[in-house]
Amino acid sequence: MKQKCFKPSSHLPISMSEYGPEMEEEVLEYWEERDIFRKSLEKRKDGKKFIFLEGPPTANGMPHPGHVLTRTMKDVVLRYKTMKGFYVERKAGWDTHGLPVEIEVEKMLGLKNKQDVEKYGIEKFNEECKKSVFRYEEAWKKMTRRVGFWIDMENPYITMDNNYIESVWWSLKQAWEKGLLYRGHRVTPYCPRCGTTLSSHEVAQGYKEVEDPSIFVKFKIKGKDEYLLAWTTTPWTLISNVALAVNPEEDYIKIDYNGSRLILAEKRAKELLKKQNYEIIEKFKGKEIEGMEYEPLYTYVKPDKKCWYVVLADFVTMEEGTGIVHIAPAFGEDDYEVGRKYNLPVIQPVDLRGRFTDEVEKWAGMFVKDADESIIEDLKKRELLEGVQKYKHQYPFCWRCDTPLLYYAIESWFIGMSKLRENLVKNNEEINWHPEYIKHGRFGEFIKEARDWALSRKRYWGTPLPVWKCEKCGKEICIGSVDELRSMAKNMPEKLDLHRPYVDRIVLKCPECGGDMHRVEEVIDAWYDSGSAPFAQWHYPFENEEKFKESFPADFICEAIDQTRGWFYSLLAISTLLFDKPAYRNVLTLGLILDEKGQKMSKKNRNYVEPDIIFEREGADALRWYLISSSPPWQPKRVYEKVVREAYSKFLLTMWHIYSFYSTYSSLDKFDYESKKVDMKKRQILDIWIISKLNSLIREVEKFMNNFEVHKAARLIEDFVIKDLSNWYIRNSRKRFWKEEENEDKLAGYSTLYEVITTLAKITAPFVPFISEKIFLGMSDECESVHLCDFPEVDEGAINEEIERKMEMAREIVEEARAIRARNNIKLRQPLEEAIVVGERIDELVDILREEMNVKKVIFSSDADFIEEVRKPDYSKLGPKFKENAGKIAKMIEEGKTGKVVIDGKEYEITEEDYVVEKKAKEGYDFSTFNGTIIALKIEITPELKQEGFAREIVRRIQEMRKKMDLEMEDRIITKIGIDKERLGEWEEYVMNETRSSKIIYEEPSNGTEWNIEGEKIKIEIKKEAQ
RNA sequence: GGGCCCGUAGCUUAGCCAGGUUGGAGCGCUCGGCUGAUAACCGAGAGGUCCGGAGUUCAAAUCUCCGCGGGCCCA
Repeated sequence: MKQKCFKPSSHLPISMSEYGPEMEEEVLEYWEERDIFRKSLEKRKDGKKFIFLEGPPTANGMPHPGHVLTRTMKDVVLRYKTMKGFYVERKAGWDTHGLPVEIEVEKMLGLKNKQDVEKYGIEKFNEECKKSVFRYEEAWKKMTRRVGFWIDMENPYITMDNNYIESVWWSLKQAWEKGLLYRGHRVTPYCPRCGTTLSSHEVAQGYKEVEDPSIFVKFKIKGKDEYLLAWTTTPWTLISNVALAVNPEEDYIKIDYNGSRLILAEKRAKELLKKQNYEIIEKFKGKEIEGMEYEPLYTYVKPDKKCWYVVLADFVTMEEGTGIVHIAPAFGEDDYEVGRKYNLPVIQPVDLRGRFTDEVEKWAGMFVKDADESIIEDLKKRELLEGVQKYKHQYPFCWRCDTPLLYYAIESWFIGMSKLRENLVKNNEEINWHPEYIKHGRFGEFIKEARDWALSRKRYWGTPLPVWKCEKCGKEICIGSVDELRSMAKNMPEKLDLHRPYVDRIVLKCPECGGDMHRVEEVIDAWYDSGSAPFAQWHYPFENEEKFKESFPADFICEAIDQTRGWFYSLLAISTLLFDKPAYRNVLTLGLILDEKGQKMSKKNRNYVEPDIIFEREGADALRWYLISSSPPWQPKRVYEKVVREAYSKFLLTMWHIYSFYSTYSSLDKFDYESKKVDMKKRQILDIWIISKLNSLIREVEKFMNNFEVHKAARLIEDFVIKDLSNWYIRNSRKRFWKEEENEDKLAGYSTLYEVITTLAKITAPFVPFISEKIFLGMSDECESVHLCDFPEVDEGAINEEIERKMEMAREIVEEARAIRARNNIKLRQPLEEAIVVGERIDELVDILREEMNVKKVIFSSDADFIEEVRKPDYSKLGPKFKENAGKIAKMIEEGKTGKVVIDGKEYEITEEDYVVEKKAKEGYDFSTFNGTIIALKIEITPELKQEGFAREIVRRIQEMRKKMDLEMEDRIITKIGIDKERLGEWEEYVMNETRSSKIIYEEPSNGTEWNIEGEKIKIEIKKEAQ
């Protein structure tokens, strides 16, 4: 049976090879066996609530690296908040409706269009959709578990559940009663071949550059021989023309050109009629000709309202055309809006296959785009054409069948969001956006100009729009609950499914005339489903009123940036509509995941990184750490194996080594923290320093986490682990732990390491939950899991900024000293006589300095007689003081001038603050400076020093041999060296101690290793001494 | 086509908001050193048109404008 390492305080020596991704599986099992996630919630039950709202994914596709990112980021924040004492409920959610699901199913069933779907049968089709949305549920659950995201997937909210739908219905009825749910026309991109409208992201896939005819058309002004000159790239829409739009604020002119009188924008005339002769007869603002009537081009369809006159519209630009835009409300969104404003008729002589209807005698049955040429011919014959050009532009095509899309007015249901613009803006002000710039940028701009929400879809798999219409009197009612439905139904089924086609079969009795009411055919936009999550997940208002009230608005949501106009918007829109409040207080938006080359990942491009492969080879912690620490959460991230591997070897392995170092030595010494703990007052400065750094770390991490700057928190942690703890504290403490006897200093070191590592494990727990758990449980039995612990509190009293600063200085001194050695070709192993530090005295660190620089003594001095001084201009002072003469003054300073100087007859004064003094070399010593401190080494090597250096070379070689022979640390050896005894001199005992040699024999070994020490060949042999 | 974000060494990035001497760091590379925790570490070196151009300023990676490239959202 495989041994688990979760026996608290087992103090088993840990070997290096033990750490790896497979260990994470053990941790997962441990969590599950002991139900740690549930316990972490239970423990905080009475704490202050931190409300999280999960953005529901759809499980009809495999999870990809982007989902790993959102799950990681959510988890970091939620684990952190939990450890800070908050009660953080985590209900999962599934988004189950919508066109993408239908398309998947259509593909699977080989259905090509709506006709096919209806032939196949809505009942069967929707059954397939229902199955499809959970096709990859297992894969999602597996990924979620593996990445370590703690969320309750046993009790998720599901947007297709009857209860969920009922809540959505309730909200729609609220809108209905406020008069904000209405029926209108909407111009949408429409594929005449597939017979369906397309959603915006489908349209976006199909833009192509094409060349269309663009024509200049003359519209005769009523009762005059004058013409309005308009421009269009879609001649076929001229059949449906009802108005001409001009920009109210721009200048228009009437000109004499080629014998006819034309009206067009002044700016456009200049552009279009460059180098041509024309005479300006009159000039006026656009708004002055509002209402001017003209003769229609075509009258196939008799309009039911007044039309064919000039209207005003701000969207008319001076960038192309004539500044006069032809308006056909049936075929353009802007056109439609203008039409509504002026109450213009909608002339729609095109059928759903994109062909002209019989009314349009001349082109009846012809596909509209194919009629363009013939219409142009017709206008030419009638002398109404002023010119034809080819025009290159982006035009959308159906991504499925490559047919050019038509913009088409279709009856649709809307929510009147444009009436709520001010409330949206007001509520947005109460949201903290991360990053901040989205609030007033991308998102703020969008809601400021919020359009009415086109809610309905003429589709099958979605929440049915709960509007019933009387076939007799035409009355429409909106149903807001199942009870209400039941009370009015003539044929309520026993088993209820609120989806199509079942709900369509329910007939209501008209409250006005008693006639039969049938449901309208539409379902609603799936974005409305997910935006209803705050209340619908609790089946509010039918149940859980308390639950809803205390969890609204949410404190925190977190999704990728592409949700700006998706979920982030639908949440705010619906909460504004219903409660006039934001649905969330903080939103963290995440950047997208890109591949190694910075390209968006897609299956099509085969640049897809399988999360499973990374989990297996590098592990979830490594992936999490990379995602968290590499860049701000909202920045796009490139993910590939190499960078994750780096996080693994650089950060995680270092953490593990720290743990294993402690574990190895403390278990050898049978150190027990509770009984052998050394009081702070008796510890040495290095211990006080690392404890201080640890507390500073806690303080800073908290600061960043509160602001959702997880990357900054992570980087600080990484710096602490690698730079402070591993590379400085442990490096400088090793010798303390080598001592065989138990002394206070050693125990102080163990005490410190114990405290630092257990605290560190708590700090890292939200970020890398697996390794943190493993380390924590290996050391402490304080909690059953590190995730049940409180996040460490800052001990302000332990923070000693002076010591931190001085240690920083010591480190810099040591680094400089090593650089000095390197350029003088003196090995670090070679002891030197003295180091002189000119600067602040740091006597308390003198032992560390001596050890790290390998010098006999360190002298602090104010007297730097081994250097000379040179002046360098301080440009930051010179600029403001001398302005344009700064350059000249700088040169003077370098030449050594001070005091009063004269430039161009004007007098200036150079003072001490205008330059900095730098130091230069002198004989016998070599030195370096940093921040005004000077560090010098005496580089002369005496014979005594030489001998000591030699002894250390020997020690080093013997140690390497011991290591190669896999000797235990406490094993003793007998050493044979091929040198004279005098070579080691008084250092013999030192060599014996360091290498645990019981004796040294000075004769040429028969076999053994030959070493090259400073060019000399020396043979050494060691043997393990018999016990 | 419009809006927003990003562009710093081969790679990952700090510095940019609040302009100031010679633009830092890690990985990788070369050389040297250290090592009985280490897959690590330390020193030196090579490697930068700070995306390009213009402007503001005594002074621009940093501020402004115009481009280019990438990404997202929208048409």
